[in-house]
Amino acid sequence: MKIALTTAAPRRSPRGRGGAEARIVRSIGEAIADRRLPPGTKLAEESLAQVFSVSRERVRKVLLLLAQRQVVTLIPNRGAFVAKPTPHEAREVFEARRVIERAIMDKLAALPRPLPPATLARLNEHRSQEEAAERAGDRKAMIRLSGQFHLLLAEFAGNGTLTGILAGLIDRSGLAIAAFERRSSHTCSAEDHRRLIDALADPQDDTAVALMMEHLDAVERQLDLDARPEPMVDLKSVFASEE
Amino acid sequence: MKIALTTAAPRRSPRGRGGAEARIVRSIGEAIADRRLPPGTKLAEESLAQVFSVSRERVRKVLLLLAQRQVVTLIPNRGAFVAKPTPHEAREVFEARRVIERAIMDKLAALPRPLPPATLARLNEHRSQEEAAERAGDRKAMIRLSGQFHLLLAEFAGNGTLTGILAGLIDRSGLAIAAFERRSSHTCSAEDHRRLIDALADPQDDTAVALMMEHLDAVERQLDLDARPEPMVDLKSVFASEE
DNA sequence: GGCATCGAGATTGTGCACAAAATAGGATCG
DNA sequence: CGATCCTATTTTGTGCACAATCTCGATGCC
Repeated sequence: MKIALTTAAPRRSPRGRGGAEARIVRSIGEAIADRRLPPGTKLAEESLAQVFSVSRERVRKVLLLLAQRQVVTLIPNRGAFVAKPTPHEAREVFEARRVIERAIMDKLAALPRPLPPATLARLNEHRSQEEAAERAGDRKAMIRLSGQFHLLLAEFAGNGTLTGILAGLIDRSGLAIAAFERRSSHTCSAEDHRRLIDALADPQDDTAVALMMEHLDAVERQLDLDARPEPMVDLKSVFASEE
Repeated sequence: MKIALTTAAPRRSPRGRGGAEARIVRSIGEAIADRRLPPGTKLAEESLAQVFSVSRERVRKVLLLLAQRQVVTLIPNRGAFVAKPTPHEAREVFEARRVIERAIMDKLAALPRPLPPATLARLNEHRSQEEAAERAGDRKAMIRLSGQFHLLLAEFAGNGTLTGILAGLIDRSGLAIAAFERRSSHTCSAEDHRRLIDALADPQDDTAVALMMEHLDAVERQLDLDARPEPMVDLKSVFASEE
């Protein structure tokens, strides 16, 4: 038995109208990102199918995709759950973000200054949106815009692969924040973002990299990542693989 | 209609005996990595199903997983193909690798020296394997071991998230190499790896980071990434999304 | 001879039905 | 009263059949 193989190179076609399931991925992804679906939430296939007026198989495919992104956890014969990072995992994700985002800021710093007008305009537009959300006290919008800001910088840096990797890390750090943020202090990151934009816009200013590292540290410090053991482990799951 | 939501936190259970399809993913992944399935190869569902004695749906799921890793490209209504990176994409992947692997080498450099005996032993074992493959002229083994080496260093660095990201990038750079390597010169990277191991093993030596950057540059330089336009674009695909 | 059109065959996409497993509730027994 | 076992119901997993789409060769026309 041989696999039929053709070495002709097919070109990619971006959307074959499979947009319907991309819509669901986005929809669920956003719901998780802005905490409407907190970590640990069970995502029953049938319920989701009805919500989105779509067949269960479609939902199943979407969940598989989200599981691949580590946004949901698939447990065999038990279903899909919004991922709940461990403290260890959360620390790793933030370290990974520092690695990627330092590189991105380095690339931005290496760009000819001043930055193109279109870029500056986009940054200022974002600043306005964040300020508006802040004034309106729109928490969901703030969370969404905060993630978008980092992605925006990644796009300006011009490496789509790095941007894609960062997108995944941002999703996961959002999960970590949802799982571990302290009740108290929520120093809004909009102020940090403002300062970053200022540093990028000023051709004389080369503190952007340092500001970003500080910003990421600040966000991580707001988390309560003390490694206290889980309260109540599920004994059945623990011994599931034994007799 | 409301989504049933339970905020109880389920624990992860690693394998629910879904190992059968992980096997197929690994099998196809390896076949792609060592060039038995070159970029552009069509992966027909039915053929694969027969090869692995499994139902077509299973294969379909596996292909979806591999597509998510950017190892295969899924074209609607046309099927799955081994991914063929563009020169631009290839450059991005190598840049991303430099970013991640510089961070990994920095972490290794920050480790207390000398490295733990177990670590050194594992590195030396790997060195032997690469040398054996080199002497035997076993090209497949050399490719596989070469990738494993970088992953090994990532594991020693101790950030599983970064390791996972790097694993994906290594797969994709393997694809890029398969697509763009020059017919001529193939300076084997085993020598570079040897030097890296020496640098890591010697507590006085702090050149490992630089060696790694040089090594990655050398690998990329072996590629022919001149941006000549594709010979023959598929017009139907280009205009697929229009009326 | 070249090019467009059409149709047969093959390949991918999708919903459905049934099987397997887990969860929840209740009954029984110690 | 509490624990355990058993059963009913819900939920997930999988194969199958059919529909939609594409490929490619043949045919006919210019």
